[in-house]
Amino acid sequence: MGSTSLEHRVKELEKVCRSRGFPLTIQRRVVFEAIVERDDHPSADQILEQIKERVPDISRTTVYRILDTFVQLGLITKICHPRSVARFEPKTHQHHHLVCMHCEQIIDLEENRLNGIAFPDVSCHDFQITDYHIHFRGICSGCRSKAVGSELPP
Amino acid sequence: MGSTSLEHRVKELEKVCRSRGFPLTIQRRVVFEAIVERDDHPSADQILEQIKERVPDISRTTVYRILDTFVQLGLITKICHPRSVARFEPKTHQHHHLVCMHCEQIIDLEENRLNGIAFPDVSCHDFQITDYHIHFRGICSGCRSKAVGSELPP
DNA sequence: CTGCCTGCAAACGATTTGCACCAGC
DNA sequence: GCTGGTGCAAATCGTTTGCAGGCAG
Repeated sequence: MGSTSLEHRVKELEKVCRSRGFPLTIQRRVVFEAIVERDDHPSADQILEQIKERVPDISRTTVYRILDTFVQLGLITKICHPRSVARFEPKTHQHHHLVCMHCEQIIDLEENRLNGIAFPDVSCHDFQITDYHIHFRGICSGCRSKAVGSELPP
Repeated sequence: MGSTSLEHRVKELEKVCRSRGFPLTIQRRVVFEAIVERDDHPSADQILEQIKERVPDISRTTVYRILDTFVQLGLITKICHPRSVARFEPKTHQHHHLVCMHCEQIIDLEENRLNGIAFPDVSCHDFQITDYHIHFRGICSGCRSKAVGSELPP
């Protein structure tokens, strides 16, 4: 892993922007590199903090706008769950998540066995399923070790 | 279904409140009945609209606070996903969701086959899984029929 | 050149908070 | 009666929008 993957993803950004007629600005490139570089699920503000060193004049608005554009382009995914702000992740292939119910941390889970589940029969809803994603809820190691046992009903 | 189930759920509310020392106020009872009565996934404001007829003086703040309390008590679940406000559902047993990527509609999916998936081995993350929930993304019948085909990258 | 993109500041909408009053137990 | 709940209004916070100037193609 490392720069090879990063370069590859940046090439993808260039290709997608060009083919869709989206100008490839400095800001878009920097935001993209920032999110691809990390392996967690940063919020818009975390991305902003991360790139401020490189592009001090970038505005928070621009980061929000760019992330939104990337989601529309299918380059990144937006994740949202209760008690936390929107977060983004660079992965677009199928994978799943472990979500800590205490600290809201999200951990990626890559397990092929989980990718082969047959779509349920939803003909009665006339709904067309495209893909799926499993949310495993639980408690992460950090929160478990400092758990006091005064929350979380069964 | 019907009033029997409703009464049963209200009994559950009474029991839980009593056992945890939470006063059972009129407002809590009305909000709870409102959410149990419907079979969709209302937002806080939709609940407010629904109960304003019965309790005209109830404040929006109270509805938010009560819904939050119910979530903590494990009586309801909070659902959140990109591009929409927080929504709540009265079901607490395991089930899954069909989520329309266009209109953000959420449809419940009850299929036992999906409830027996073995938890993945997450020992390397030292994460303790409690339960899981599958998100099937796709397009609902309404949005599909009026689809124009200018969105949604592959 | 020309149009989309960016930065700024202000608007926005959902949710939260401080405080005085009121209701369950 | 005491404790926590409620209603109101104002604050907060993430996010979006309007507009003037700037840069990629």
